[in-house]
Amino acid sequence: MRLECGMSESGDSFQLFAGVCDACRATASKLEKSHILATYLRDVPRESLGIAVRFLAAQAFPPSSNRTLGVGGALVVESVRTVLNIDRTTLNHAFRAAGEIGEGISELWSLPGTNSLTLPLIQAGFDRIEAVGAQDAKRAVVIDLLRACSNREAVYLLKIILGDMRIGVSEGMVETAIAEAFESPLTEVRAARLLVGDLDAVAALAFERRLGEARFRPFNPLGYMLAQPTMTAAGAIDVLAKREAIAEDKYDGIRAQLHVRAGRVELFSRGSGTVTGSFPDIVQPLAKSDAAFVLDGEIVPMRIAADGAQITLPFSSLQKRLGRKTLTPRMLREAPCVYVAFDCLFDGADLLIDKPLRVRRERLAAIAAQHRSIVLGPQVPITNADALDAAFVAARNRRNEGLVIKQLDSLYTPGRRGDAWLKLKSHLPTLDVVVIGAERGHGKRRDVLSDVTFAVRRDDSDELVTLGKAYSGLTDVEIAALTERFTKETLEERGRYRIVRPSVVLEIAFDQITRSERHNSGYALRFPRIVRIREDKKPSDIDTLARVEQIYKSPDNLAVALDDAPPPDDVNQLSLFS
DNA sequence: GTTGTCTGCCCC
DNA sequence: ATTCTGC
DNA sequence: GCAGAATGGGCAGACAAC
Repeated sequence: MRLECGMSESGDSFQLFAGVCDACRATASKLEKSHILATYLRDVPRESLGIAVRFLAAQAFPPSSNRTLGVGGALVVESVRTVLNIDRTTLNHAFRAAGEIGEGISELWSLPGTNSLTLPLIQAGFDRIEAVGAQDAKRAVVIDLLRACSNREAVYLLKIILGDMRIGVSEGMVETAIAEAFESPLTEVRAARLLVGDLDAVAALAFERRLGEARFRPFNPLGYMLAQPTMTAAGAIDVLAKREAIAEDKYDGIRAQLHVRAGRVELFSRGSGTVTGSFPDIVQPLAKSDAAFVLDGEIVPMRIAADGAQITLPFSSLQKRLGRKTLTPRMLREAPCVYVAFDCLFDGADLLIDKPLRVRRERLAAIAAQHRSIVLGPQVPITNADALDAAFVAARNRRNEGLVIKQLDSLYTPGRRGDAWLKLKSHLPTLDVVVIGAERGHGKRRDVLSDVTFAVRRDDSDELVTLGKAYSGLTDVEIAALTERFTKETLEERGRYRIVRPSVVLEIAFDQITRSERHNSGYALRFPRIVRIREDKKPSDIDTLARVEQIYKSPDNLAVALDDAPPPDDVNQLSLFS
């Protein structure tokens, strides 16, 4: 391997880091990327190793630290404009051509750089960006850093700030490289990461050949076990192949790990940050507990009737709490949340992930019995397809998405999507829509019109009203063909957006329909995806707004709360403050 | 003071 | 979240 | 089978425009 990085590179120079990234970018081979990274990591000074692995994964801070830069595209663009003293149009053009901001500045960057930036210096800059609150101050720090950057340094500085490397290296590749660099089995590196969380901690252990000593401790979130989707009950039964299993509801909430020990309580969401502050109704009743445990479960907005019956509220009511600075008693009353626990990962001093589910459930039941904000969901044994169907209907009646089916003898395998957990969701009907607008994508899709805006017809008229945008579901070949067609059928260009002649009919699947101001139909789709191009249909054959409204109001659309709700005062005596 | 828009940041 | 693609 | 890349809607908060 050859790295063009100048002569007097010390192991922690940022120029060297940029060179390594470029070398990875230049090859598609994962093995080669690993070699390049491993060679680099072996020579990075010990005190900079943590920063190196973090930056390679485009992380400015350890993910579990809950620290963020608070710098995004706009602020970066303004900083670049100041440093290069160029107009917005030129910049935008470069970004569009490159498909991203980071690589886009490369062709404009003429500064030689001071050849003095090191990994710790960049990290110190990030610390400062976080510490100074105001946007102006953040921008000043970014500008300072940029002025010291050479061309490639600037590119990768921006990529780290924006949190996206796009060189075929992410956390998984970095783990592979750590394993290779320090001659440890990849499985051991992965296992250690699940236990200790952040990459820098894993790298430190690997460096010292102490991966085997990685131990789980509460308040370091474990990885999450994921469920494999299945389309039908019969299919799920087949997969189970007579192994003992239970089904529980699949909730539309926030997957979270609840860590409790010695009066400290944290709720970790899947992004590894904490959402503790948003859910005092869950956390406060636990604050006096002297127990130590870690549970897996879901934060769910829920009404619990006096008889214990559970009705889940729409996800939007939960979302209103996130990121809020102050929560009013009224908000807590109108969208009460509970923690529906479904697994116990740690209890007392015992890590339980290598115990079968039936054992973990016993420990969970004992813990839940003692804490009123920890709720257990209904759980039924699954022996045949009929039992599964019945459970599914019951789950839907509780306003939940469907079921998760779990083998009782399975272990908790974080980060893997295996057969041990299966998810079975119901599906709303699909819609046939027509494309009326298209845009170029980013990155490798920068030259194709991959991003389409689609519409349905307002009833009894020819008017088309937009319902959403979609991108996924089409193959590269299909996108290429559509790009050609949209180019020919462009009616008008409005900046990056082009209005196209309504001609392409798509079948769109989605999870929910919500009311929305974003699109002029007054509705939007949650998780829209393209099922197929309906070559057999003409624009006159598409669905109407009335059809959208009909699906919106159907009982299967979980975005809408049931309106026969009891008054808020009667709700969740269990989980309200006393 | 109110309304509208942009931005970052979460979640799904 | 989902989906496709290359290894 | 895994990892990576590309993309959706929607929220609160900050700030600009009125």
